[in-house]
Amino acid sequence: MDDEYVEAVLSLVERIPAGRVMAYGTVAEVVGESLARGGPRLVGAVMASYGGAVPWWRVVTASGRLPPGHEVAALRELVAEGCPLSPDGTRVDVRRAAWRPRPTHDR
DNA sequence: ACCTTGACCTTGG
DNA sequence: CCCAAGGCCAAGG
Repeated sequence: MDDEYVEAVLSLVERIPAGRVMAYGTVAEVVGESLARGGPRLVGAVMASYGGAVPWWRVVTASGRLPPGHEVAALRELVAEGCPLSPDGTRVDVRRAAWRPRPTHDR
């Protein structure tokens, strides 16, 4: 696991505003624009090992499902932030909550 | 070096 | 809407 990649992922996750979310795949996509792309699974691996220090609950699956094994804790945080949820309240309404960083217009 | 695993994604049934 | 199958890429045994 490359430290640089880990840092890129974590710093990006930190930028996700409260009440909004990003899918693993989207994170992989954005990070991949500047670094070697790993794919959604690698992002998941990073979050599993190093995600504790950042708002990990704002990263969900593409279908709005919460991280396996952490649904309860994640849901608590998301509700507290007023994140849009699906009718049954067990998943995130990705269509409304999806967030993307503004394009970096450097140089 | 080979095989299995994983906080994934998309498609088809 | 849920489930299974394939594709994906790196880490760990």
